[in-house]
Amino acid sequence: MDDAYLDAVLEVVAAIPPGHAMTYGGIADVVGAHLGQGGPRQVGQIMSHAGGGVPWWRVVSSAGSPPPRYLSEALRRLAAEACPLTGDGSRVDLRRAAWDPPDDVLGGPEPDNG
DNA sequence: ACCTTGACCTTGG
DNA sequence: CCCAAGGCCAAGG
Repeated sequence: MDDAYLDAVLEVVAAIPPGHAMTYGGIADVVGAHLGQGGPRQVGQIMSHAGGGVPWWRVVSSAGSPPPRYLSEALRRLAAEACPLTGDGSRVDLRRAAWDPPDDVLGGPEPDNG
């Protein structure tokens, strides 16, 4: 686990817009395609260390289910930004919330400060 | 070097 | 989607 991977994951997660969500595999695929390493497990492993610095609630499993540990809190945040949930309201409807990051999210042209 | 743990994914029923 | 079994990748003891 290099810091480059850590930064890349957090970068993508931070790029997820409100009302949308991404899967661990999706993030791992984007970051993996950029650095050529890592997997869905590594993304989750990082997320656990991430903290509140990133919109972790917009990151869900392939089933659209957020971490049971903060399930209640995640659902509240998701509902707060009008994220498309399932009938149960206990999961994210990836059929609508599924979002894919642009190709310039990682090595993209940063707006920088000046 | 071996086993276990972890905010997982895929395949098959 | 749910359950069950196998795979994948990396870190810790």
